[in-house]
Amino acid sequence: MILQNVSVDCVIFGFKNNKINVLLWQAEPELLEKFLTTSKEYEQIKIIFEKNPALKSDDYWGLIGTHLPTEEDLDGYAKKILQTATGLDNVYLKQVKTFGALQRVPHYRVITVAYYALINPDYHDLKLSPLAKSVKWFDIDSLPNVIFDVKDIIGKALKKLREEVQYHPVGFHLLPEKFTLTQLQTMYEVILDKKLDTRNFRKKIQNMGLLIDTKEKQTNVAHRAAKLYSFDMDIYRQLVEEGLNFRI
Amino acid sequence: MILQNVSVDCVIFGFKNNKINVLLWQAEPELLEKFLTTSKEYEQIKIIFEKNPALKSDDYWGLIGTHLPTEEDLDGYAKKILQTATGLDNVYLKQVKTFGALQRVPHYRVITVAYYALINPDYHDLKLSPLAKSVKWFDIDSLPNVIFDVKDIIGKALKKLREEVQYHPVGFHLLPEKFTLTQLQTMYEVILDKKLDTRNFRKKIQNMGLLIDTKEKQTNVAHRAAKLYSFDMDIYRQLVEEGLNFRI
DNA sequence: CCAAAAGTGTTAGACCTACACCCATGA
DNA sequence: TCATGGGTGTAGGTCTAACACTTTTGG
Repeated sequence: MILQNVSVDCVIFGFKNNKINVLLWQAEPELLEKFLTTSKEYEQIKIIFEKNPALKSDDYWGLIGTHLPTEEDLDGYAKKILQTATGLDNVYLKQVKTFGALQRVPHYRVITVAYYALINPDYHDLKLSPLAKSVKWFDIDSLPNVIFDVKDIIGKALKKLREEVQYHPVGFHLLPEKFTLTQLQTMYEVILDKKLDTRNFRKKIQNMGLLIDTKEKQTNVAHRAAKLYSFDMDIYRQLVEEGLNFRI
Repeated sequence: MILQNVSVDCVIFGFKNNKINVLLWQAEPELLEKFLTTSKEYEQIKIIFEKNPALKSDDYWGLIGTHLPTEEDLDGYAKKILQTATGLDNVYLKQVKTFGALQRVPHYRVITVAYYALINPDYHDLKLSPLAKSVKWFDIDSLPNVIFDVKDIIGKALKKLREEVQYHPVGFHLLPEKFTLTQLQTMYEVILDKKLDTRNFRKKIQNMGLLIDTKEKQTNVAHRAAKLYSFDMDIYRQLVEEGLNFRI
């Protein structure tokens, strides 16, 4: 059984080509149709799909999420959605807020609890949901057409990420296990949408004691090879515990 | 019509006797009973009240809130709840998060969208809901027994307030229109739960340009009368706009 | 004149910002 | 040897933290 009026959506952020990306999907109309007509609990919800042609169109994309099952814990279910889409456990996942404006989904009343997740897109293959035609990363600055208030939800999630990143060393989740300081800096620049001073950035980040020098270097780069760092999970957890601040 | 599985609860904070207080209520069992049995849409929800005797007991208190009507906007409805309880419009109101653990309300599945509000308790009389036996302020450090996961909700709201207060000049909402710097400082000390240095506090707060000297003073105090200040709404709004930081 | 809270400045250290050049690598 | 990005230190200004005494008022 599902809660007819509650859905859970995940804004999945990844860092690709030095841009923040979001994972969006499109349904396969026939499969969706079939699913909706054969599933009793989606009977009433069918109207959303009938009345909103964008949902079946190639031009519109949506967030990954579904209605909340009665027997699922809210946070736990967000995790499951993520697991299903990315194959990943142990992802950084945070509730953004709940969207409950009256006409946010035309012709049907749903409130949507939005979460955001941070993952490193290089690490895992995307899994197509059985109902999906495609799943795709989009640069946050050139989003496609999106259904409903998805743009608003992504915007709020991004805002939350920007706040969060200033006080928690959250950004690490977006990078590969071993990364260069330049990558780290670029990530912060992209998230915060401002240039940072390289020398000051390095001083600050290194003073946190969060970085482990892996003693490795980049290879096959046409310039001086950068050192690779990983980050110290224990100190990370300790810092999170203490509710540090981390203004860059 | 109401959404059977969605409720909206307000954690209403006030500042009384140099303590943070929360507004809680108790239902009048007979009236509640009658309401539930005569109201069709609460038919299914009755089970919550039947299976949870604490709801009818004198010893247990709850947050102010109800199920979300189908035709009500989420944020708007939180405002209405507040209006009904306190008679106040234009209250500082912020969504905290949505609680959706499985057994948070025994024998029924509800997710609760929690808001917190800041008001100055001296300014308005509490209005009893028609179903209420009593409504009362409780010092946050000596809460009574509360139903369900209300303690958790209050805790999370308080945490959010503590975060919020460090980056937005939010605390003003808790004070009377004209206040002394000592009152302001005490408020911050209580919210942040730590002592602040008076001289440093005054320097900092006065440098923000947010305070208006009303040229008035306390009267009838057995010590040097303190200046009364009010705060400059225009600058306040401007600062909020700019997303300032306000670490005390 | 006493009790009680209001009000006020300075200094040392920490932190932040701005800024420019040499280094290592592969092509 | 060139192009590309990696890597480094210092000085000036701002912000923060610590700290103690005098003033005003009513009783």
